[in-house]
Amino acid sequence: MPSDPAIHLEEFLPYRLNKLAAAVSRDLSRVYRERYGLTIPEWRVLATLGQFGAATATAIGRHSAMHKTKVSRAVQSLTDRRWVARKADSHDRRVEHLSLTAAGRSAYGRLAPEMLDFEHALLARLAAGDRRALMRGLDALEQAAFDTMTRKRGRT
Amino acid sequence: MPSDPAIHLEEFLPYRLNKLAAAVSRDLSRVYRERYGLTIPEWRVLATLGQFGAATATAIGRHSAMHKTKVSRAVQSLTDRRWVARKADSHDRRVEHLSLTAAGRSAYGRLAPEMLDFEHALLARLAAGDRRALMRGLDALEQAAFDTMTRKRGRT
DNA sequence: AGATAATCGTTGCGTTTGTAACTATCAATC
DNA sequence: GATTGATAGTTACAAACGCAACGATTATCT
Repeated sequence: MPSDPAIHLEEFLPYRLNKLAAAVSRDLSRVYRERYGLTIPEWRVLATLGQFGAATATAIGRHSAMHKTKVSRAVQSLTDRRWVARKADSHDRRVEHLSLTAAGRSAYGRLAPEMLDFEHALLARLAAGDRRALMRGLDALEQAAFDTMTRKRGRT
Repeated sequence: MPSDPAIHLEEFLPYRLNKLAAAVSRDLSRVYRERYGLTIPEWRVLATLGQFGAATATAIGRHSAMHKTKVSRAVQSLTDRRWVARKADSHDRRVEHLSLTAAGRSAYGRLAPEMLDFEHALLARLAAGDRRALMRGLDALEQAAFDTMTRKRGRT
């Protein structure tokens, strides 16, 4: 006897997003964890640098929605691995510019296609119309969610 | 100089899902954290029991995609609070049936509408067509994701 | 200029998490 | 009906996490 007609979790948006994100992330992480021993934060740093070529730690954190200590530790372990290099900023000595080394680029070059394959395989299981609907819905939701938040508290 | 045309994270599905889920969860959790001091796992257990009236710990874990130790600890703290009661199964003494106490139902009765308000406020920021697209896309993605996974490894 | 505030990144520390091991119980097999 | 294997739930331990405080540097304000 449910206490109320209250919340039906399988239709409740936050619940659905969480479950989907967790499931997809978990399956995806198997690839880079088993093959390269990367953690999730490490993969995210690698992916961000792979896309942008170079970035500061705070920029990576802002872009990938990770806490700055998480970024700091992931960067530390990636520099230990010689996949990421630090370079000082000439104008602001607080800032460090991060970028991939040759080894880092090579690892990224091997990993990225596998990640994309995973995504494509997942999306290929949707009908074309459903896929379009998903993209349209996510675009709109991102707009709504991140707008709301910037309004409420200055930054994302 | 990006190493490759590789992955554009802002269009990469796992990345988008994670960022959205984290943002929505974080904003939502403010409500029950500030007002009742509930953690995320505690809220999830409460919500599951609120919807189903009663359930075992493993059922809660399976349904809400939480690790069983997480469930165990959340249940422990909710029983300490006298919001959740344990009852032995008559046929299988390994199993415990969990349900909300009167206090638990009352708390859930106050919280659930606020959670739904939050969801509605968020969705109200989408155009009707975008909202429909989102629902259609999520339905399809859930089907694809959870089908794939059950196929690969027996259970969700 | 000097004081105050803000920013970048790291680290100390308590909390939360998941893995693995464990207890207790039930199911299946021989 | 004893043994082996599976399942429900808890717990010990180590890893991962985030908050808060920090040192170093730059920006702002008077």
